[in-house]
Amino acid sequence: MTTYHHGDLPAALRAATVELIGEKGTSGFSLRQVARQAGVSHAAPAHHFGDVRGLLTAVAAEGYERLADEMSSAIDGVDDAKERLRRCGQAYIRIAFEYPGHFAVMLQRDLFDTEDEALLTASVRAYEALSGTIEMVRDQLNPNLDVDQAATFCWSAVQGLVILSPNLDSVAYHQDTKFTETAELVDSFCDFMINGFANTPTTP
Amino acid sequence: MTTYHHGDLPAALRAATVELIGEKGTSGFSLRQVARQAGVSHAAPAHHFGDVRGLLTAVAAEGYERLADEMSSAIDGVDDAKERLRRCGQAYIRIAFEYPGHFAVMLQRDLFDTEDEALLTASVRAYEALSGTIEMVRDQLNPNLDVDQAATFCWSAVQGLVILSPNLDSVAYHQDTKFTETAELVDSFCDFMINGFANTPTTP
DNA sequence: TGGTCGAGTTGGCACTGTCAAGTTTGCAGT
DNA sequence: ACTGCAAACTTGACAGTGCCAACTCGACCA
Repeated sequence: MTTYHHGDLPAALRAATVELIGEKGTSGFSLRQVARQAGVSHAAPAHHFGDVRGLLTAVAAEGYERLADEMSSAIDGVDDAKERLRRCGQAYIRIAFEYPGHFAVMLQRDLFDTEDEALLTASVRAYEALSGTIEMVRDQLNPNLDVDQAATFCWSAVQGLVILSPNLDSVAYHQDTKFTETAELVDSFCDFMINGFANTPTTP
Repeated sequence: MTTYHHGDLPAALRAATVELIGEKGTSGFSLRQVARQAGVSHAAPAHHFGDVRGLLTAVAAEGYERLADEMSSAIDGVDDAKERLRRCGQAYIRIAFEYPGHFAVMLQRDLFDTEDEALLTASVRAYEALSGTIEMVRDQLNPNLDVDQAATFCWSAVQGLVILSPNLDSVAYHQDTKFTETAELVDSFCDFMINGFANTPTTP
C-alpha cells in the first residue's frame, strides 16, 4: 500500500510544486528543485508523473477538485439565485487566494494536458456548479437567458479578475487586504451580472 | 543610426519572440532560439534587453501599445455609449487574435516587469480608452455607476474570455471560426454588461 | 528460495540563461 | 588621416535544467 520510501511521494511532489510556484511563479519552478524539496532524486518524479507536464496536469486537476468542492458546498441548499451566484463567485476567489500555486498553473493552459480525464471531470464539476446556478437565474429572473453564454460570462469575469488582482492598488501589500478588496469587487461583479441577466431580453 | 550588422536587431528579436511564443507558448520559448532565429549569437539579446525578462517586458509593452492604438481608433468619434463599449470589446479580441504571441506574455504577469515605464503608459492608455467609454455609459445610462469598478469588470471579463477561448468547442480547429465564435460571445458579453450597468442602482 | 516488478538512484546528454572577456565596427576629435 | 573610444556583437565558460538509459534496492508472490 504505502510506497516504500516515502509515505506518499506523488502527494509530496504536488505539495512541493504548488509551494514553489506559489512563491516564484510558474517560470521560477523546476522539476529538480521540486524533487530536492521532497527529498528524493531528480529522476524520481518521472516515475509517477512521466514528465513535468504530467506533474502540472496533476496539480491543475487537484486545484479544480478543490474549486469544485468549495463551489458545490458553498451553494448547497441555497435557493435564491442571486445569493447563489454571489456564493459561486466568493468560493472561486477564496480558492484562488488559498491555493495560488494551483491557480497559477490552472490559468496557464499550455502548461498542462487539458484533455486529462481526472482534470476534465473536476473542471466540469466546477463549471456545472456555476451553470446550475445560472439555470436558477434563468428560472427566477429571465426565461430567455442563454445559460451557456451567461455562465461563460461569469467564469471569464472572475477568472480575469484573479489574473488582474495582483495589480490592484491595495495600499498595503498584505495578502489579506488584497483579498478583501478582491472579494468586494466580486460582489459588485455579481450585482452587475445579475442585473444584466435579468434585463437582457434575447441575444439575436 | 542603423545598428551596424542588423538593420534593427531589437525589433527583429521582438518579432522572433512573438513568433516562437505564438507557436509554442511561453513555456516552449528560449532566448537562445530567438537569437538563432534572428541570426545573431546567443548573447546578443542581452545587449539590448538585459535579460529574458527585459525582452518579454518589451514584447508586452509592444502588445499594449497595439491594443491601445486599436481601441482608441475603434471608439474614435463614436458617441453612443453602448456601441462604443461593443467596439472596445471587439478591438480587444481582434488584437488578442492577431497577436497571440504578445497576449500570451501580457496575460502572464510574472513574466515581465509590470512597473516598466513604457509598458505602464501604454497599458494606462488602453485602460483609459475603456474607462472613458464607461464614463459615457455613466453619463448616458446610470449616473450612480462606479466607473472604476465597471471598467475593471469589463476588462476582467474580456481578458478572462481570451484565456478561455482556446477551450471553446469550435467544431473545426480553424483559427477563423474560433475568432468569430469569440467575437459573438464578446457581443453578448457587452449586452450583459450594458444592461447590468444601466440597472444596478448603487453599490453599497 | 527464487523471480519479478515497482520505486528510486546515478550518470550522462543536449539545452538553457547569464556572466566575463574578447573582437569587430563606426565615428568623433584633433 | 590617424587615434581613441564606445557601441554592437561574438566566444567561451558555468551552473542549472528536463529527460533518458542503466542500475540498485526492497517487497511480494509462486
